[in-house]
Amino acid sequence: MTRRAKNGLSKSGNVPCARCPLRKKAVMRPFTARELEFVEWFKTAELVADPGANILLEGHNSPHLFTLLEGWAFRYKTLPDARRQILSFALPGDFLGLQGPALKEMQHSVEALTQVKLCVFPRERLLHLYQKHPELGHDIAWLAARGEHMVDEHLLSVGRRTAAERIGYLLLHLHSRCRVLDLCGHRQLKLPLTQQHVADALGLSLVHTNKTLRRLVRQGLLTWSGDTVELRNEKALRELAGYDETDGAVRPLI
Amino acid sequence: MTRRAKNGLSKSGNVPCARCPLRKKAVMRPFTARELEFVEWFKTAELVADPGANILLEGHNSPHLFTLLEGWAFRYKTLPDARRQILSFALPGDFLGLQGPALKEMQHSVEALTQVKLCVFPRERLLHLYQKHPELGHDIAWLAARGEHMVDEHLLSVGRRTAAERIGYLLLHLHSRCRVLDLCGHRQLKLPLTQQHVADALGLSLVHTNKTLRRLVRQGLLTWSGDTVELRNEKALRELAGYDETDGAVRPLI
DNA sequence: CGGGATATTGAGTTAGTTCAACACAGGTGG
DNA sequence: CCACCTGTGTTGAACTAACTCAATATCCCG
Repeated sequence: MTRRAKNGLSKSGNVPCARCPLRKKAVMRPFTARELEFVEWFKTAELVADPGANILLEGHNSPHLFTLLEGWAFRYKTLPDARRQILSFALPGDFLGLQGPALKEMQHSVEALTQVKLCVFPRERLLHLYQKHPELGHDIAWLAARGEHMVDEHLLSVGRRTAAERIGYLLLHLHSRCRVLDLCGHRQLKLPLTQQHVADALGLSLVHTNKTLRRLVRQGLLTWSGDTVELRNEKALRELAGYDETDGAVRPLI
Repeated sequence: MTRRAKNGLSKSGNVPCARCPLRKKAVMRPFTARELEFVEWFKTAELVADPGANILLEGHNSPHLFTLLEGWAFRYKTLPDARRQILSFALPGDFLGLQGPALKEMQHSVEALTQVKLCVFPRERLLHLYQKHPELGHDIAWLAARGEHMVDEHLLSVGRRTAAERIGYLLLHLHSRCRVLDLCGHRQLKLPLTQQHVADALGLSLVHTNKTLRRLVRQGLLTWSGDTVELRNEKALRELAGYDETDGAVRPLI
């Protein structure tokens, strides 16, 4: 039933939206039966991608929108000489590809960090969504606004925080988002990131990221072994990063 | 008819949307008569703010959404110790305050750079908009996606471009946006910005911004006297900045 | 004329960079 | 089973882009 292609993408049978594992999460807005039925129709496929696979590619034109159902991904842009900036991380419940319709082609790429499962929505049914389900239209605007808010906060980090503050902020941010999705413990967090990803997200070099990280560990603020991070002194981290706690919240669209 | 309060904000009589000066611009999507009538109702007031006035304030709760009708403004965030990051500049046609509904309170502030005229929309009529005018709902999502795209591009600058590249990019970006609005000449541009604004937008110090700017002038790429910038070698600037030209486009909502 | 905001420039410091070497793990093929 | 490779992490050393501090110039405004 499931094919796997060399590009790391494959299609598999649909999970019915009524039994969508994401909808059970406390953070999600409840759907009416009518909305549920619509979304069932709106979703035309499911896509599974391996780590490293490109879900969307800058400069290309995708006829699809996605909701990330399982796994981690990240949005990024590159400069002509291959400098890379990670714009944001996508977690379950995040909507991908919305910027596409605005401008003719995608203005950023999206790559899977883990194996990833996505709900696929054809872009041309979007107008139908707006027409028949205004509340869902509102949800889309909500998701877009939330996306911009996360990038805003990230830009504040990269523009005005020091390396240590940036790392602190990023970890608190990801921890908070995972928490509301029940994807991690109280102080523990499994991150499918290399230090290169962290560096590219924070606008730092790999070496300096490593050294700063080691320093934070030496100071007892956190541990990071393998793919597991433990926030050993969350209070101090918050203070360091000037962290406000407004992340986390998710809403539809599944 | 027009009152001016000490906070720099004042209300004045409405300009009818049918005669909205912005709607004439080539970049705007045409409205149907029915949409026009709705927007007339959606818009409940007009607001004039002086340079330096706060249109929206981080941590506060505004019951209003705005469209910038005339003038310049900027969105920004600050850290507890007053470091400031400018997130984006708002030009006529830009929508402000959308992030508000998503999270309880505003996550960033907006300040007027010049005297500014705004259309005021009550937030609670937004649902009505989605319900009765799906196309306008789509426009709002479009504007939100465009907003995120601009911040994405800005984040790439601050994270991965050098100081000179950042300045080049910012000027090309603003020039391009002003061009489509007929607010500047082919190579000339009136910027109501101090170098402090530029520094805060680009994540640089004031001194370094000045020195880099001087260097670009010395190299003949541009001039900047008073509030007027001239791009003397646009090609070289584009090359320097790795500039792609995807800005500019505006759409409603007026 | 004086005061506040802005711009400019020099001098010294530092946070972050690049280069380079090495350690370690997992995976593959002989 | 070992030899080897590739991706990742760690650390030291040298360098530099960008920073802070400080002084001066300029302009506008009351």
